[in-house]
Amino acid sequence: MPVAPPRPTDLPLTALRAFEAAARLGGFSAAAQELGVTPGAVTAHVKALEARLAARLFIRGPKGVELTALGARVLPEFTAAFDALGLAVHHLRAESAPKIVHIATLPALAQLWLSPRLPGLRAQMPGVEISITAMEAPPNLKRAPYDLSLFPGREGRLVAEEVIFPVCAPQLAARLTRPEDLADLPCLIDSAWAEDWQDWAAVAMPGTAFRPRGPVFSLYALAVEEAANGAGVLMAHGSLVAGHLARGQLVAPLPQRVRLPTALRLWSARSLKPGHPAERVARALRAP
Amino acid sequence: MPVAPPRPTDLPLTALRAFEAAARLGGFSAAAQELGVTPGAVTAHVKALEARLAARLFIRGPKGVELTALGARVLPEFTAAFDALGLAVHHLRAESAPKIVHIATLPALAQLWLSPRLPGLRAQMPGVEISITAMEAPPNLKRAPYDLSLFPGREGRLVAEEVIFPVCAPQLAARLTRPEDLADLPCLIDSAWAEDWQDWAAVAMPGTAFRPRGPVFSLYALAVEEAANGAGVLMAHGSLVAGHLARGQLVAPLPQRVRLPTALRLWSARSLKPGHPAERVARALRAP
DNA sequence: TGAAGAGGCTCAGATTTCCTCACCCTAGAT
DNA sequence: ATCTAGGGTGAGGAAATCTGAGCCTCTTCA
Repeated sequence: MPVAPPRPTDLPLTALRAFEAAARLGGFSAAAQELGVTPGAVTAHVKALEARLAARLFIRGPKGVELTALGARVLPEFTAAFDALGLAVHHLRAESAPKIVHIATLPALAQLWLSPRLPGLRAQMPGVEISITAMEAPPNLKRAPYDLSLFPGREGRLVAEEVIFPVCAPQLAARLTRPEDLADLPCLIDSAWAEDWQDWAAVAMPGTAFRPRGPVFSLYALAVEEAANGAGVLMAHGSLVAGHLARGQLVAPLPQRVRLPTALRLWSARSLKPGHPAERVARALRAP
Repeated sequence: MPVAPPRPTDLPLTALRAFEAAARLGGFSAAAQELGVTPGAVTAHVKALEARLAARLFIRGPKGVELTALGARVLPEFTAAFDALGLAVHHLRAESAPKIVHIATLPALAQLWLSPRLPGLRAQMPGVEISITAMEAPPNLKRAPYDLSLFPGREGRLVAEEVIFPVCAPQLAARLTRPEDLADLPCLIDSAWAEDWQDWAAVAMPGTAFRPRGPVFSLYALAVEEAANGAGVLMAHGSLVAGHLARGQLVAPLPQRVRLPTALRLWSARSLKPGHPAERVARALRAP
């Protein structure tokens, strides 16, 4: 006659993780995004946790949530614990498959920057598999299973400056000799980098109220293709159109180039051991 | 067009916990017990983990499992991480309900030792709720949600010595004047403490090959009741029959008493802050 | 030598947990 | 006033998780 409740159910790990993410990121939506679930799921987890503890962890406000004193007191401990767990998982992965390097990056960078460099990388380090995952925002490297993260930003090891300038198909170049000509040409806009046009115009056409008009793309690589097809002028990131420029598919008729405050940067969660495949990949990417 | 796999499923926390428990305890069955699930569930978790990592974590042997080099390398990190998590949960519980003290103990101790002391405890600290959970084996206090653990053992703060001696109903006492008389009387046996008879006989009847005969009980409290009913002789733990002896429901006809190497001991996971309810309960139990 | 037991594996089926979807609500911004 | 951002709800379904019974292997012990 064993004396044991059917399941001596401790606090559910998933709910704790949801709480930690929500508390650390300051919102349920942000947590949902990090965890890859819908906000409703986070709401439910936190609610379940609070119900079980019979105590509030967040104060619900109309413009978001805020930690209660209780929540704030315990958050650091949970963050540290989940960080340790994430690190342990990282090490487990690294030890069990030391020959695979996982890289997280933007879709545009994956296609236009990383992809052309892959053959060289593969040749340089045979036996090492390079896996690339595209995502819209940099992952939390302490949690998500990536070795390297390549994104525009201000932190991390510099890989390439971000220099932007207008490009178009060669047959369109004749119609684009001065910045003012842009008003008469369709401007291809990438939805994620919509501000590029303003950033460039602010420097290249100071004093002018320039508003680009043209089709919007959610995939930068698609915009590049359309530009090469002659659909209009694209605000190009230098490092992403180098191939098209070299092959003559695109040309840059205007001399004005603008350096963005962010640059293409690479970073990794843990300090990479020299000689480790991930470290070798990082080094190779930094010095192309 | 968000670029995200349906669920960027990281390693499942539950499976990691199963691995950690199995590795730390040296077996799937032991892990299953600690986690409160069947061994099959642990098997499945570990298998899933290994499949996903494409690496073995355990070497399966006929008499159990053994960690692989990989498993052994990562175990300490996981243990530390889950310990930290368990501690964080402990603190969360303590902060959110500081007035509840959870005690884990044996069923027999709960009924026969703790229960009589509860009214006094409650009177001594009004407003503090004392919750008692009975279980067969001491819980892992770093993981399970208990503040105090009361079990026979060699570690922890001494609460009471374990002294054993035969007892019976008063009407049976006349037939029990010498240890040898035990051969002619039914000996009530508690399945969990079956060795008590041997331990006592080894000291009280040296040289004799004594084997108790009689009904076996899985619940010590039941055996005590049966002894009081005159069903036979029970090998009593002194601190558990004090009440029955005082009320005359049981008597101890033989003078031989044996002190067990284990004693009733109390311990807690974290260092208790003076003034904290759990600490006050612990102090009260130690000095009755 | 052979029975019993410990420890683990497997598979089907059941249960619980977890998540999504669609919708509502609120307050501040446009 | 409408829009947007952030959160809450409840139904329904998908997926993770657990159980249970039976099998296997090796060891122990009688």
